[in-house]
Amino acid sequence: MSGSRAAAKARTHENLLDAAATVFAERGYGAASVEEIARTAGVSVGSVYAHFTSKEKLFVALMERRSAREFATAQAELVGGFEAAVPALDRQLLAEADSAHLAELGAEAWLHALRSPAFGAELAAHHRRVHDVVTAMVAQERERRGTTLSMSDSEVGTVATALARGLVQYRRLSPETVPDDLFGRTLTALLRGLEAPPPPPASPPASDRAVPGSVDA
Amino acid sequence: MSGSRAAAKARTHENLLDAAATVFAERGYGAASVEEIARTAGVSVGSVYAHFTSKEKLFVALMERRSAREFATAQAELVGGFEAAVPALDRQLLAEADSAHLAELGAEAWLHALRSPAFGAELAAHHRRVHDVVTAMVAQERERRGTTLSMSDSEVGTVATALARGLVQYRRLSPETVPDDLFGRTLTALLRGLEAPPPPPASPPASDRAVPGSVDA
DNA sequence: GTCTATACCGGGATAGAC
DNA sequence: GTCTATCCCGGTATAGAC
Repeated sequence: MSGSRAAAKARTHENLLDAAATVFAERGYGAASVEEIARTAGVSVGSVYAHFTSKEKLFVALMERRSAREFATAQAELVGGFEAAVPALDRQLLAEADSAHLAELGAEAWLHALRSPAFGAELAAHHRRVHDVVTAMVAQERERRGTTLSMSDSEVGTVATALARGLVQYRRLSPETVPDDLFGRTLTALLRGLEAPPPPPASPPASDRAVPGSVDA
Repeated sequence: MSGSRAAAKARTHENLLDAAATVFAERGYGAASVEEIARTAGVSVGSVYAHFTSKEKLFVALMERRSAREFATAQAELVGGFEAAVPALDRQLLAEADSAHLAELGAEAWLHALRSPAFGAELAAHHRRVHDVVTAMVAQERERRGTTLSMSDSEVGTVATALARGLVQYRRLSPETVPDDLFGRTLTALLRGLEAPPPPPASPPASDRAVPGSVDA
């Protein structure tokens, strides 16, 4: 029946994306070959081009699937509020850093975004969506505590996502330098430091810049 | 005279590394061609192979020069202590994020390190050297303040370097999301949050938390 | 939609003259 | 050490049968 044919097609489609994830991650975009992707997926080169018009389109399709999954994960983890989310965030960071391919694909995506303006806009939009979710969690936690932070919610969101990215990369290269719970401990300490009222300018014109209740973004 | 010949050779050598930086950054390691590197440097392909035995060796040589410069910069900026270093760190982060090629080369280096164990060991060693300098600065600042931190100096160093890396990448893709002084403000707040003594489990003397959940470190 | 076969091109690396 | 010319392989993409 046509249903099984459609299912077979969809299966090949997913297999190709899985194979592309493996090969792009292991070889890098430029050095990855369509032939190896086809072989990994168990199909021929011709089949790849029946599903994707070019190597670049295949890469972009893979990245879109990856972004969708990443966003879904982020949303699912942050609904419970900050304190509940901290262990989940630590686990998520470990999963990405210790995965065989996730961190590499992230770097490949970033590099490709810098080289292809169209894809760059897509990746920036994805970052913004994730960032908005993180920012909302920060705002929620700030309101729950009933305090003000010397940094906007949006800025805290940027710092948190950037830190996660950096820690993943360091841990991937030198796992022993990034303890399992370093991310969560840092976020906790950072919130405490932002929450504490700035030290009163004792004698000199200190470089304190804390503005309680600063703007959002 | 032989001196001028040696100087010419050295000039070509440096030109090749500069050209390699440009082309590897713009195309990526896999897609970069030795022919384009030669053309950018104003020499022939044959000359490239007279200086470097392979494309990969050329890449590694470029990365070694880059590591050496990065380490020298890090050392120079951190000798003055934390407070003096904060603006310099912000400037350095902006320079890397807004440079045409530095951030890309960093990502290419990281990816190559994951794919080549020998180079991976080299890059990890470089990270460790930079990390040691940062950690020393953290220790110095901690001692200057005469306080204790709820995180080891080394961990703070890891967090600081990872955060810098992440912020560079976010700013390169979406400059408006990373203010010029975000890195320095975050470091300052983080130290403040780490410095604050963890709330005693029994009854906090001066701390007023209207919410049952306590912050763990 | 999947296969085999192939057109077509570009890149890494080398040879040998100067 | 630098050049030109070339070898040779492997890659993207397509054609056409089933």
